[in-house]
Amino acid sequence: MSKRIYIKDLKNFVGQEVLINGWVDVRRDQGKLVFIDMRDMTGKVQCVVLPNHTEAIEQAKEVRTEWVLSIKGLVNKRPDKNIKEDILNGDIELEILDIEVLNKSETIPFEIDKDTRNISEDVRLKYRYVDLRSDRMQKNVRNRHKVIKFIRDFLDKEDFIEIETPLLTKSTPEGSRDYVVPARLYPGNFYALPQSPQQYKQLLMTAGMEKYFQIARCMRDEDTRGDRQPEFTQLDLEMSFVDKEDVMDVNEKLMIELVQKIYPEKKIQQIPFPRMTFKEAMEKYNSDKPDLRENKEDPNLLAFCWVVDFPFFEKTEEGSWTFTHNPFSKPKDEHMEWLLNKEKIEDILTTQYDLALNGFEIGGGSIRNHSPEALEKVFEIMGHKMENIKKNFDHMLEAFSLGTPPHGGIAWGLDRLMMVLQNEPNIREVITFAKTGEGKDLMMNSPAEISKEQLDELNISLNKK
RNA sequence: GCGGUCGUAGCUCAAUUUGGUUAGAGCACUCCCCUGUCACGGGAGAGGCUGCCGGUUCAAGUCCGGUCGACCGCGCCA
Repeated sequence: MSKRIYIKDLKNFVGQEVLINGWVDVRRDQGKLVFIDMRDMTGKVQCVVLPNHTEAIEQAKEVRTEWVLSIKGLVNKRPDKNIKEDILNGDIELEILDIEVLNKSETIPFEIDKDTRNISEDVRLKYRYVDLRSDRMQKNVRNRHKVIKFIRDFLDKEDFIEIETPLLTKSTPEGSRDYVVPARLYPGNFYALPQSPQQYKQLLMTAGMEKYFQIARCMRDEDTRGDRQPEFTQLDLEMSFVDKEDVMDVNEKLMIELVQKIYPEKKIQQIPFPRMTFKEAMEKYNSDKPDLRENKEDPNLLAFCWVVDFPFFEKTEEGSWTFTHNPFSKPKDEHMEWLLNKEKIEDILTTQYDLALNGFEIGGGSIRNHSPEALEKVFEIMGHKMENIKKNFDHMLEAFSLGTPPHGGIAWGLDRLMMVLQNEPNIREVITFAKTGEGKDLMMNSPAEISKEQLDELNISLNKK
């Protein structure tokens, strides 16, 4: 097989015989003349069989939409009257000499040349591999790669290193509901999948890594929304020896450069990003993630906004205290005294900073509470008895007593960011294999029952429904 | 867990206010015609358990109850 040429590069091969591989996008059979629009990951091109190639005509009449072909052909300049200015390869076409069918395709379950967002989503999710062939979904996936690549390169230059943290970890009582995994070797015991790498990344600061990041998958067993999935991706980062301004600065710079580099058509409404307190945001916009866009119809307008000075604690329905954002956050310096004395609890503000974009919360972080005494107070206020603190957070308190530097960080919701950048109405459009609102994968048919043998091996017996 | 919207051909939809002949259309699909199309065009054809179960009625896609599923939102989501 000779070397395959990408469709986007065909313009460099005018007058030459080449080989292209791809899918049949559209076929137009005109009897003596057959046109086949071919598509690969780089673009599309019109291929034509001329009447004098009798064998190729027969082959071309056989092929159908979405068949996978390898075509040998001659790259020709189009006659002037047939030039299409506005499309890729509108000035050339491939004269087909020979077609090899690499794979046939049954009629696809829905057409991908129109906006597939108009197709029932359960059908799209069942045949996701077909849906992903559409131009729009290809762009969403490929731009997501570009964004992640940019983030990795940017943070690498800023001396961050990417570190993986465990997926099989431990359930903690606070926070979201955990997905759990039975531990075969320890009947009755379970791992939990991480809701975020929060504790690990803080312990990496104890470990002297100083600047960490991770494109981290997180799992939360809660009901979904248009901007929430059971598993999602965070850009998680943490830095040592920093204050709030340091973390916000590097993230703001990253976000601005990312938009300018990868989305040059987009305009950031205000630089530096405006900041407001939680109190202001609630009073003026009745939201802790205000949409500050001056023109909400403009698809290329990005209005970032930092929200700061959140209350540390709030009352639960039962009347006890719980944290609003993150139990590991440090209170503002001037409120540390209140925390240590457990007084004026409702007035304690945290170092928490959230980043809002066009009305979505796309990031949140804080300076952490690296003093074991102060962290103990947080748990005491929330009513954890000393034994429970010891049991669940002993490793954190111990680490903080063994030389943990002051540190802070942030986590971005990467899916939400991509949703906004790609002008998509929900998060599923930027997640390749998304789940339904009921947490099902319609393509894989998960979740699913497991065999009696598997259950036995895990020492699990099921209650009757 | 709760509320709302929806479910008719492979896909997108129609079948009206008020239950009434054989459930229609566009796209896709199959076959035929077509030498410059590019969402080609023209002709013919096939394709339906109206999500599922039950009820009301002489008669149900249509009304009622239940159920399943998708989406949106609330609760929930450090």
